[in-house]
Amino acid sequence: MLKIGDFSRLSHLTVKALRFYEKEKLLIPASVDEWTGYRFYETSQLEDAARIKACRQLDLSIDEIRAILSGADMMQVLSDKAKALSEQREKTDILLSRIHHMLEGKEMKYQATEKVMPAATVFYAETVLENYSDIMQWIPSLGEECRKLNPHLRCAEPEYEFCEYPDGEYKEHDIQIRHNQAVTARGVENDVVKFREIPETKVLSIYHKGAYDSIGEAYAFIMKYAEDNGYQPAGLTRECYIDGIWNKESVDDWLTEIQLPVR
Amino acid sequence: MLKIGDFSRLSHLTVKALRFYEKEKLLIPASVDEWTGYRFYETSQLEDAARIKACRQLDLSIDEIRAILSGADMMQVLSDKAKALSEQREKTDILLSRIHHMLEGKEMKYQATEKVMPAATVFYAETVLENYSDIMQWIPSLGEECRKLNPHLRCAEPEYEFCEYPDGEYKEHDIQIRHNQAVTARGVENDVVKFREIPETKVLSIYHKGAYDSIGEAYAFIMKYAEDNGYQPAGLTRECYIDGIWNKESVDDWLTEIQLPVR
DNA sequence: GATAGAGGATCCCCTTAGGGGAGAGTCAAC
DNA sequence: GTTGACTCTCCCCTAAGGGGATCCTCTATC
Repeated sequence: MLKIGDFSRLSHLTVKALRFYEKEKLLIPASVDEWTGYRFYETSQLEDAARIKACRQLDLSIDEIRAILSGADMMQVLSDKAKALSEQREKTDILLSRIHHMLEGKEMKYQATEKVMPAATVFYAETVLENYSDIMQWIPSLGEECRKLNPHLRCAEPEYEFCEYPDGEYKEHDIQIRHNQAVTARGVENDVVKFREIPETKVLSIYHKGAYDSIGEAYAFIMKYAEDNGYQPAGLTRECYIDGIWNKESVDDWLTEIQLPVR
Repeated sequence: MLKIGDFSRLSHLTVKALRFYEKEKLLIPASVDEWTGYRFYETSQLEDAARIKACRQLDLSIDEIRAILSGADMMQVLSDKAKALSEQREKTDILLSRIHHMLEGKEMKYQATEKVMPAATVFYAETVLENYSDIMQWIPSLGEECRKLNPHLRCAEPEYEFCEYPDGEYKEHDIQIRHNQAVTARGVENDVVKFREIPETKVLSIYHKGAYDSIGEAYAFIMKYAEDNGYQPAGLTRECYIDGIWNKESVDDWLTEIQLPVR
């Protein structure tokens, strides 16, 4: 009959752990003094202690160990655990690749995040603009057009409004542009404003601060980031204008989100 | 000015997380209504939110993110994180290798654990025995011999007593055996009983239950286990007799610990 | 027999990054 | 005025024990 301290030294488990295992009904002392509450263990319990310790060293949880001791299929538990560990290893590898990407990139100007944009119904319009600065005249006109056609149509909450550049190539002039805005339902179309559904989309997102003329850096960054981290581009990049000339005096305060759909 | 729910939808952070980040002083709302307690955010804070979210997706802790936002060297933080992740990956790999070893081994009869035995002073004696069953006559005689030489010498607490087989090969007869027992100090020697110091030793430990004639399986297991998991044997295997003929009637209750020193 | 020190007991708080829910107050629309 | 959607604060929960406070028990020594 060993007191808890002796059993602790022999089993190489801390006293705290032994008391915890009793509470969890993993390893019950052979006897407990009714008056003093002292726990007493038998040497034969060292075997159980070793089994528990071995399981903990395999990083099995208390619940898993309890299941095993209750006769669950150890092989099953272990192969489940192996699967979980493999998944964890993959995640760690992905994180490492991202961090190394950032460490090599040197510039922390942009930070990519992954998010999922919900499916939506949008009204959209396309045109070809002489140059970028015409965008902010064009977009408000679309809203009016749409409201004229569909007076009762509402924008979706939260607002989601973005531009795409179907050209695929960068141009300084004659820019083909498509503007999209999420709404609550389809409505009447005409030859300017049409409707379509966009599906739920996983995107890489970065925020670009400042004037639009340096937005190319942001594109460069996000494309390289995607490539380095094993993302497959899956659609046209979306630009969301958050702060701009309409609400910020200083060009340095303009804020644009760039979303790259990925798989 | 966005209410917390709107900001949550735009930033893709939960309301709970936003409140938590305020408590942690990571992301303070641009203003808080003095009377209602409502938090109000500005669109420009989406950028901060995205930065925080990006950091969390790199699995950086709140403390690390706060350090970065306070101007700490992001590169340093990231390379520390990369180091930690690499270490974690190694640990995961080790666990996976152990689990696969167990899954392939099929038999769960033995469970290896790693532990560290403290340094100790031992008295020891060697002899050659006709066969294994003579051990239990021989060992008690050593204790008497030692007490005769050193009446005041005490055994170390916890008791640590083990046998080694310096032969290195398995024999059925003419077994060379060395018995060691940890004591509190050196004492007088004679030609039977001598003293020496043993250093702190990392060992792999398994428990063998039952008669000694099947102990070979335990040895086989522990050696294969060590080999499969990249341990280097670093000394003679130690046998600790925990339960045996002296206190257990049934041979099935005998319990022996086998310790393999490893690097 | 008294006492000191070691070791045992229980109980409470702490760790991460928020999640879940209760109860109460606020805001906008109908 | 009411209803329903939001929002607030406050409390408890996670896994596996660690750290510490306070009180009790055992053993050795004087």
